Amino acid sequence: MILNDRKIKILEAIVNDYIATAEPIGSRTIAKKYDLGISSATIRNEMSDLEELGLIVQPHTSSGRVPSDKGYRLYVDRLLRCRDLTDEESSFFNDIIMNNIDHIDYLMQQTAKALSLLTNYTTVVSKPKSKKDGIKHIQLVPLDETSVIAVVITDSKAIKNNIIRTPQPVDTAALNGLSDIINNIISTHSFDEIKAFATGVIPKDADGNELFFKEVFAAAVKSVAEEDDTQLYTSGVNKMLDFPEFSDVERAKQLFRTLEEKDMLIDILQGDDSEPNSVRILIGNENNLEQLKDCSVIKTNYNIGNTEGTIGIIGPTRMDYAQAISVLNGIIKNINGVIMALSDKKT
Amino acid sequence: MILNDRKIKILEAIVNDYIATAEPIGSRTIAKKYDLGISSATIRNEMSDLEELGLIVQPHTSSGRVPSDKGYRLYVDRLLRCRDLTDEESSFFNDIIMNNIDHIDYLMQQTAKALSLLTNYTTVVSKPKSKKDGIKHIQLVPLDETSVIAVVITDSKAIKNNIIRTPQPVDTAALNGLSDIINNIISTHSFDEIKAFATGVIPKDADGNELFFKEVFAAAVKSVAEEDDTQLYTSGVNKMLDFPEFSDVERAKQLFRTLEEKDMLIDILQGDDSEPNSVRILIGNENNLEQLKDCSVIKTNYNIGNTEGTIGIIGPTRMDYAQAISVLNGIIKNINGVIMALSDKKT
DNA sequence: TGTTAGCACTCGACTTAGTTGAGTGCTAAC
DNA sequence: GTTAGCACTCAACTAAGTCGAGTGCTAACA
Repeated sequence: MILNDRKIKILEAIVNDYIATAEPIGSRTIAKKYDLGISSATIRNEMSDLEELGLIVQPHTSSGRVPSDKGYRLYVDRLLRCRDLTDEESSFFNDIIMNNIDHIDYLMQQTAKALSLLTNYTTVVSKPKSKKDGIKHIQLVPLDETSVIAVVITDSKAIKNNIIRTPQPVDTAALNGLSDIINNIISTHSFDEIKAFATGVIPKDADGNELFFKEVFAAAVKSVAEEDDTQLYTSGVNKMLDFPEFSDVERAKQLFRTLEEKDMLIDILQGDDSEPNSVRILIGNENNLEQLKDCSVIKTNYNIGNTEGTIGIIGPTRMDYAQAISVLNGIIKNINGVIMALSDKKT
Repeated sequence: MILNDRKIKILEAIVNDYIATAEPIGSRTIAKKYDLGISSATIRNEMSDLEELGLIVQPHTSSGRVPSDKGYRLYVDRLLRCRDLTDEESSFFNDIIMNNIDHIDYLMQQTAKALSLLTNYTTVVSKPKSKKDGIKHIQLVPLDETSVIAVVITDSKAIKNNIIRTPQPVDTAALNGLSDIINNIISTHSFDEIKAFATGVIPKDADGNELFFKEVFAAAVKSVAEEDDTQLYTSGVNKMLDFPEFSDVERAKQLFRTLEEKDMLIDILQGDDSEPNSVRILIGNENNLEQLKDCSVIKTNYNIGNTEGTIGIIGPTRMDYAQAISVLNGIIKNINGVIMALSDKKT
């Protein structure tokens, strides 16, 4: 059976209408609403063909048609018309970017939040597992009489603060000296050796310095380990309740539980890295997760400054793909644009 | 009308049963389930009195009775039997405390999470507005060729990292020198003066140092401002979906929207600070928030190390007060106990 | 051969009336 | 003061009936 132009027009009508109304679409609705110049009976015949092709389904006999995953896929691949960001959207994001340009992690969280506000879908940001991180630099900073802060900078340029109790008060100058010694040790020893310093039993000398060093190294090792764990932030999860497909509390509960399972979401976001910097779309069952079979995921990688990761939009399969993709594409371009401009200015 | 012992026993039965089942309780149920030695007809008479006293209500004629806010209040004030934490609960929390003792903010978030897991209610932690914070210390730490980190410690001992771009690479020794100069300026100038440095137009000198300082001060001022904003974390919001009172999606949506309004929650948590370190309970309308009239809040202040704030449990008015209060009380004692033990060891 | 009007049929959604049962309040007797 | 008994109430459920949006099929038409 040939998928002629008319069939595609009808499919498009069905998808558009269903995205807008969440109600199955009947032949008469299409005949009236879209001026295709054919009667409802003809549309009926065409719809029957579209169903045979697996592009639409009937929830039950004598109901209208609803797009199938395959139908959405065709729609997304061939019919989607993306738009550019509006000026308001652009400046909305630019403000966020400019205000957070030096806090990349926070910037991504804010971006996710804004993306959720603009699209009315749930968003997720993940930072990938950086398999082999190490300690780059440690700086001790005085906090109060009984504690100092060990600022640990990892090779991946993550910054972690660790509060460490000291046996006796230490002044800034002394801390700077200690920092130098520690950094010297770091640059001349492997990460595994430092790990051993941190966990091994080191006899502490008269004024307790060894023990103190040990705690610093332990904090540093812990910071690296923390950084190695992928982190995931979600935003706008509650938006899901606005969709009639989740007006049943049981379904909503199940969805929320799934969205809490960070490992699963990370798998979905980070799997399938075929084309690094393009927007990828998983429709319904394509994400291979039973619990999210009624959801679609639109995702893209970002790579900004020291941080890389994935940002994704999650909505019902009946989501406004054009809108979501446009906004996601737009903001990634915006962010990159601002970053480029800044680094141009600098050189 | 006298609230005799028998009436109170019946009220207690109603509250306990309603907490367990969420179904209105009839006189016959009480007669059968609780061995009060009186018939259902007598219980009916007593219930009629309890209703007149405003302690219980009938959702509709010919249905069983349900406790009113006033009924819960009496139950909480006079009938509640709290328990100590079980060994598992204690060690569960102790692990969390020991692992996060040096990250107080994170400790509170983790505690809230654990509290939510153990009680099956939503929890909230807030850090109060510290009206007058200032800059205590700034340390510059090298990050990479184009940026340094300004670690800002506020008077309230919050630690903030700010990435600052530098015109040219600066090494650690130079940064230590700069840090000293900056800290010298901080200790000899008021916060308002520093604010002026940060925002005012300072002509930058030949090698650009002034501008660089300006950015450091700006970051410091921003850090203080951030710290001044109360922060609020919620945990286990989804647990609310488990209660039949929110099985209607509209209600759930409204509740979730309210729980997103951080300002409102902060008001509820931080208002009414009559008795600083005790557990306080707001039942139903007592929280003065229409949207939370079917919810109760159990809250207490914490004051640990450098951080103080409020931690609260939110559930339906029909919540297991004994359980929630016991756990909340228990963990606050636990935390304080560990902190005490640690500071004892130190001195 | 493709298109269309017409018609019988399907089936979820809604309405209505009837039934059930848990619960009440009242009364009269113990 | 307590209780058995009884009439009454009302939400929740069930079954039957109606409605309407939608289909598939057929026969006629261009």
